[in-house]
Amino acid sequence: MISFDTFKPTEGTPIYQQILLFIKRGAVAGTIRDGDELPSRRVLSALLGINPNTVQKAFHLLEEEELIVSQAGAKSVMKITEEKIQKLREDLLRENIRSITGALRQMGISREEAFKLIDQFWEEEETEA
Amino acid sequence: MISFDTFKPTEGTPIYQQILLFIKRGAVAGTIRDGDELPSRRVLSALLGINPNTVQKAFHLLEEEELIVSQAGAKSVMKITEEKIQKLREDLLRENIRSITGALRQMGISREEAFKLIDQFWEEEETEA
DNA sequence: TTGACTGTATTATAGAACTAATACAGTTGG
DNA sequence: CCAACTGTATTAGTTCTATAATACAGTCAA
Repeated sequence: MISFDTFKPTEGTPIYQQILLFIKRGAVAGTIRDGDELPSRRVLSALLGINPNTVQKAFHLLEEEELIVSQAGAKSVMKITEEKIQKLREDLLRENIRSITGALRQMGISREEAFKLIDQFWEEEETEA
Repeated sequence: MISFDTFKPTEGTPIYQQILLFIKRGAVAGTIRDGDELPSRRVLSALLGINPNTVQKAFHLLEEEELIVSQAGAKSVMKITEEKIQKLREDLLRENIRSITGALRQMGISREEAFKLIDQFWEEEETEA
């Protein structure tokens, strides 16, 4: 059963999109594997304190992207191949790194300074965990 | 007069927020300076192909953050001190770098690999420009 | 088998983002 | 001066996000 213990929804981004990202990033990291069961719509919505329809929207999109399979009456299950994971990895990395490099460039930050800042934040977060 | 030639609105984020970011990043980069005139609401909305009310919303927020001053009948003008710029710089950097390090960590990307990827994308974008 | 849990669907409501049309009052340049 | 441009305000309608309350049919374990 996939755990949502580390899922902390943020303001500003639709919750259903954050659920999508959580699953995709977990698949890329290897913490979510093919065949893993997802919590039911109702259970997860209660756990996160959100509406079941919001979870359903996220799961429906995962189904459309063929990352999970659902069957009326039974729990949804992850269905990911190594090929899909590699594609996810490339898509997510490109999207994320494009946005950060673009933002830093618009602020006139040099590559060297960017590395220094990232290094600093990386350590801060490591000490938090 | 502040130029919006390099402003390319993206899908997924509210346009008025993107206008806010464009101005703030320009101030941090030094390409937008104290006293600079902004295009009028109507002119900018026509230029960007969006609704005047969307521009008005962005400018109104800039006014609330005391980064511009507006006066009925006259063009809005940037009003930024070195102190405000430093604060903007810290806020924007913290926000951006936090999000990227969090995303990479959730994907199981190591700091070394992150640096390699950023280096790669940085060069790609430089060759584009 | 059967009752509790599943996925799925429908309808209604509310707020935010964005567009649209209009109006009014203040400024500024020719 | 005054016409054209400015900021500001109001009202209305659409789409998206999220909530809420149900309803129905399929599954699965006791």
